[in-house]
Amino acid sequence: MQSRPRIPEATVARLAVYLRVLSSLADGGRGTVSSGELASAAGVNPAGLRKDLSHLGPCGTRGVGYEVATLRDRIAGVLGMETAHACVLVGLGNLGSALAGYGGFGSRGFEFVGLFDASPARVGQEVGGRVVRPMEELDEVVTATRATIGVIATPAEVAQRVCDRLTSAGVRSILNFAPVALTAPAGVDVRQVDLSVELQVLAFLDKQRGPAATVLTPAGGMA
Amino acid sequence: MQSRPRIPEATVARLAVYLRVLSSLADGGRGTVSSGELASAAGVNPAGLRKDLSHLGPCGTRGVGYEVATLRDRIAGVLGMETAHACVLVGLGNLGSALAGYGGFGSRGFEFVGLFDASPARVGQEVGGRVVRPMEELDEVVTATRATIGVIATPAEVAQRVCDRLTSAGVRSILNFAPVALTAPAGVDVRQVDLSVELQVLAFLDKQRGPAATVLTPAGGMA
DNA sequence: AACCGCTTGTGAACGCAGGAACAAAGTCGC
DNA sequence: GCGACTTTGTTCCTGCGTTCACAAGCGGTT
Repeated sequence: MQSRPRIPEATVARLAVYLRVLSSLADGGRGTVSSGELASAAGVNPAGLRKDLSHLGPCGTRGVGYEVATLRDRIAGVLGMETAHACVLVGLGNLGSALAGYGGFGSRGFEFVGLFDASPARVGQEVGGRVVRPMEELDEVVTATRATIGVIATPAEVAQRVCDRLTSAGVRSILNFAPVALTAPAGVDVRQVDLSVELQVLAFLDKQRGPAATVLTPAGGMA
Repeated sequence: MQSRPRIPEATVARLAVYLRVLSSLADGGRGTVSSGELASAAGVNPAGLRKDLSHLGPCGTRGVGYEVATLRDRIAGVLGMETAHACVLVGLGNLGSALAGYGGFGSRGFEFVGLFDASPARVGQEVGGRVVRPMEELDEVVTATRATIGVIATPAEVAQRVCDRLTSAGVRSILNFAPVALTAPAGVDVRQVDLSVELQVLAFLDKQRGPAATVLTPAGGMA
């Protein structure tokens, strides 16, 4: 078996990107794609794409390419997208509200089955078609809905406490937007998304590339 | 010279995390920290932290640790945080509005000097203390403010066009939240943040770890 | 003044990801 | 039916990131 041993995490992340491109192509009525075209649309190297796809067994036809619909379904299966994933979201400030209303989740099989906030002012409000609940109901909802994914969009100060409550309620995967490193028990996966870190990396690269950024186009011959 | 040759991108990302922890420690009145404690707070390996710090020259005292304030300032200098960075944000839907109102940027030297949206309904509205402008003014604002960073929070369909406009206006670093791979001219750095990809990686890890996730709590002690 | 413990900084080995080149295989044209 | 072209799948190799382990240096103590 080639598909079970282990798929590198970097490959999994790219598979999600390929899946999006393939879905788009399938909606456009496209029948087959070559690795070159698919790689171009995904922004990766063609050889790397083929290597990624090789992790899930041969799924292309030599001399022709990949069947769009078949490959899409195959990747979807590997990523576990055939079954919907129940998620709970904690913290409905600006970012949390944006996440609750983001359409990109629902269309990919992720459904927010519970929105929670500690602030009484937010509890009861409707965000993204769902009512915000108080933190007291978190454990109950997680247990009842079998939610396996928790999203933390709270201030940094309370993120660890929220993480503890989520894990003790049975959540096994956490996506954390709060700017703190979370400690979770073994068996729980935590992924960190830090927006300001991304900006700081950009600022560093900009500083390193050219200190004379403002003088970059002295005699601009730009069209 | 040790600081100029090159600092790995992964290290830069972690430096930003260290910086946050150090700022927090400094606010708490802490004088010195050991690599072990700092690594623990940042969620990384102590040896890796020391190696990261070694890229900016010796900055600790053996037998004692690192001087919090000194190290903080040093990292801030390397990351280019002594000077404020002007950013423009395009797309003020749910996510864009959240970004505009996110306090984590301003406190780290990133200022949104322009918010832009193509929708007339959003133009003129105030988000995060700033007025949303029409796309026509993008080039003018970028030129006038010398903005070097552009943030794209638009739908995927128009992201590439927005990217083209930003780069032609002089933006050299782009943070893209739209789920598409952007093509930018050489010399322009593009960083991709894809929220649904993060969720899909979590879902995959969850599926791989334990297929019996729903049967994990056979005798549920529901509250 | 010398010793001891603690912590940094560095050197080396391991593992992994990325890229390029090559062989296998299937299809289209003749 | 046969040959050539196209494209996949694989293999090798190079480079990077990460980790472990050790030597060097500083403070506190006796």
